[in-house]
Amino acid sequence: MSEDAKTGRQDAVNDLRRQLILDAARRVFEAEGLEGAGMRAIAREAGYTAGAIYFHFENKEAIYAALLGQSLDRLTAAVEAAVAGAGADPAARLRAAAMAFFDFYAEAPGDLELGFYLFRGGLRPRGLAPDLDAALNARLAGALAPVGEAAAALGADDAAARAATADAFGHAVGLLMLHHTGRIRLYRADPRALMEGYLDRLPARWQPPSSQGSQGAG
Amino acid sequence: MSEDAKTGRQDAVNDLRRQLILDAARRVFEAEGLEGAGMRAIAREAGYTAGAIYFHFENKEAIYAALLGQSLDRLTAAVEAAVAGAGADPAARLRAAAMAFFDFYAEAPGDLELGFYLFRGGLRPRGLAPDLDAALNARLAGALAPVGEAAAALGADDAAARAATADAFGHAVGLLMLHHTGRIRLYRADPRALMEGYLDRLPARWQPPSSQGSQGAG
Amino acid sequence: MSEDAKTGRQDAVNDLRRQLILDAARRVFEAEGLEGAGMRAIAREAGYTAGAIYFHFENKEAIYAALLGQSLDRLTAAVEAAVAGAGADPAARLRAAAMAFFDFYAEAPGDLELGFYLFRGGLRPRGLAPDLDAALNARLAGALAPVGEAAAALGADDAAARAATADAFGHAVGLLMLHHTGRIRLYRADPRALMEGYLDRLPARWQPPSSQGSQGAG
Amino acid sequence: MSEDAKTGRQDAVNDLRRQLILDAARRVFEAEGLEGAGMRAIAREAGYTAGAIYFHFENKEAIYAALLGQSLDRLTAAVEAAVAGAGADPAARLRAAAMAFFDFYAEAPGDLELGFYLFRGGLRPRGLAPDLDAALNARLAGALAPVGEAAAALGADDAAARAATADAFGHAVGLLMLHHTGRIRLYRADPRALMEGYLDRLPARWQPPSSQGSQGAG
DNA sequence: TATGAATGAGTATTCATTCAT
DNA sequence: TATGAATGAATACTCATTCAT
Repeated sequence: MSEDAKTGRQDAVNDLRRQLILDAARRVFEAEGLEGAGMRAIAREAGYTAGAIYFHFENKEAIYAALLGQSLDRLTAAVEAAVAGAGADPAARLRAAAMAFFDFYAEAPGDLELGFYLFRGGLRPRGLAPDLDAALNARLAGALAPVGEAAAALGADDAAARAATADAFGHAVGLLMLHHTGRIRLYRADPRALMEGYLDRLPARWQPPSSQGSQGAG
Repeated sequence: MSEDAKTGRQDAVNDLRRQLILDAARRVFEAEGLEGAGMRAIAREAGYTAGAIYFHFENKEAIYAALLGQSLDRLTAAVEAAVAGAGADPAARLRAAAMAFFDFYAEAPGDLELGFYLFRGGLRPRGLAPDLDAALNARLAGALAPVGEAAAALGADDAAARAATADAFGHAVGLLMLHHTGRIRLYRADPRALMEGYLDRLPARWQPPSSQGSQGAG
Repeated sequence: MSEDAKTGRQDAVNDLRRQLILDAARRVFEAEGLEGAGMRAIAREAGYTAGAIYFHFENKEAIYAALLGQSLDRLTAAVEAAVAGAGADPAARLRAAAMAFFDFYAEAPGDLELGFYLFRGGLRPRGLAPDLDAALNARLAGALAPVGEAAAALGADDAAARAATADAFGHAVGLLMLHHTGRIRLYRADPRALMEGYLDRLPARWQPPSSQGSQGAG
Repeated sequence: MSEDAKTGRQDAVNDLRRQLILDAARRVFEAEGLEGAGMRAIAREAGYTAGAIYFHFENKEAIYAALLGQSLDRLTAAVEAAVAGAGADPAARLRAAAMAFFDFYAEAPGDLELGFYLFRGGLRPRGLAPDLDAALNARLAGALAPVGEAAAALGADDAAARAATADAFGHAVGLLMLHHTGRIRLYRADPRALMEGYLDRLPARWQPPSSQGSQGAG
């Protein structure tokens, strides 16, 4: 067997074990919440001793960062797939992207919590290393890029496209929080329907800024 | 002096001391964040020893619950004041209520964090006691009631009014999360302006359900 | 009982408990060496749980610093007592001070180790806090002050008095190290006799610098 | 090729690798101090993995012992060279030996630390194996032998020669400790000058024991 | 009602060493 | 001979909570 093949297989085994730990971490932290997802608990779930984890990850932070990275990968893939399946119509693409984003987090509550936890500096006092933070933020922004692009195709200028992206992001996140914390039950409302309603009310095309803000209820 | 009077005065003194602790807890937790707000820190800030707190609150959870209750009181008052100042026009009342809600949490990030922390079961393994949870949820619903009422006045049936409330709630919360976690900076967007834009797009009057979902971008 | 009396007794009890821990720390670290004197071991020896120690001492460093402080107190007392009993003759006072210093550490090997360990930064990465270090160093210097004073009384100028102190300090410390590490057995020599021999060879009076360094063996 | 030749070459290769590790250990431990010189750090510096070290050394202790052995070799060589260069005069030889000893450790603080660490049982609970300890002690004694020989040449009997060696050893070690721990700064004294002053005060010739102890300051 | 002491389980991380491959 | 993975016990320190006084 060649050295290359050996190295390759070693790497694969290594990745497998890293993934094993990451999966364990995911399970623990979906079951116990982020606070309860200590190194010991993760190690136990993965069938390791606490110290063994450090052979594969430098830090608790590193584990969470990897977890979040994979989550963002899945998110990006989901959004891209939805957009690709939505055809050429910008409005349809916008809706597909936004709903894919919403659906992704609706089905993976842990991922939403993870994202907010990390970005908020949940790992203080150390906090997420600034470069990691920047990288992950960029990936998050990338995942939602199709929304902005669709808005631009619908006549939005740069600022309006960014605003539309942030607004849809916000709406989705807000509904998801209400959903996952059970608060939406107070209103017997279906969060997905609300998300769709929100998208329904978006303008069919964007206008120059001066013509905005005049036809609403408030 | 009657026993009743004595008891009454004792109760008053007691309430005062509870409030003293709650104020201290608020200060600590706004200064250090939820993670840093341990019992010792709260006690020190209140001028007590750690053990003494347990004569006034059963738990750390109880402190946070009381804190959240008072926060909801202030929120309710803020929304009600805004609505009262908005005149008779239902659209204006809706907007006033929603913006008051938004502004309240925009200025008090800690209160938002507290709310989500408690409602999410941040205090596992015990979690928030079910009756407390119900009571606090009811107060939260009450704070937003003016939104639903205004929607009803604009033609919404019961379900639509509830949906509108939940939706506005979600939008505000989502934007606030983006805001407080710094994520909105990715988009260089102003969360308050986005909230207003959201309200602008609400229908001027509510229609029968069948006519919904046909005029938007998606 | 007056509040003062109560407070006084509380303080006394507190001091007692601190001393209990310090004694335990001393025992542990004389038995196991400084490396083995972890918080757990100290706590166990003192009959406490590990966490309880922190009620009485902020740090491991604080424990060692207190231990060293007490050691220096005892050293100073021993030297002063010896000097006081030596009469007015400066030469006798010098010898008494130096031998008292030597004898103190000859009988308390742990104290010597403790001193060197702490001063050397054994507690890295944090190291002994600079102000503590300065204070302890000052007390150490104070303990040896009688040597310098006696040298001055014997005609030494300031620099020579300091040099004499450092030199005697060094000789004592070196012999003690050889003694406590068992290395002196290689030479079948008695460290105390060597210390006395060293003192014997000191000049009866100090001369101007130019006349020094001309009558020795080297 | 004979088996012997093969074995011989293997041994040589082995020694080379041992030396590689020892050099790495020296570098690590001079750079990071004894505390920071873990097996992992040494292995990394040597270009090995941690486990591989154990094929060449049984222990961390074994590494340190070997290191100390080599240090003593260098010390012996340094002292011998100095003595060889000092001519025939015993007083000059004594001074040369003692100053070479002093200078060696003045320039290699790590070697001094290493020596004391090992001899003190720094590697508890096991401690330095007794035979190793004896062997190293013998080499240490050998390094200082020229001092005793010179003293003998100056009239010292066996006991006096041994005492003189131990005493000079002690003085040097003590001054070096004061020097390396920074304590000598308290006295603004130059340790090398003090060492020379100590040698200056040694007797020009040794007398019968009865005449000792009568001309000093104490 | 309050204090101060104490508990016990918890935290992340490090280390020398072992062992299957 | 070497690797890479793993162990298990160790480290200092923190926290919510309890309880005798």
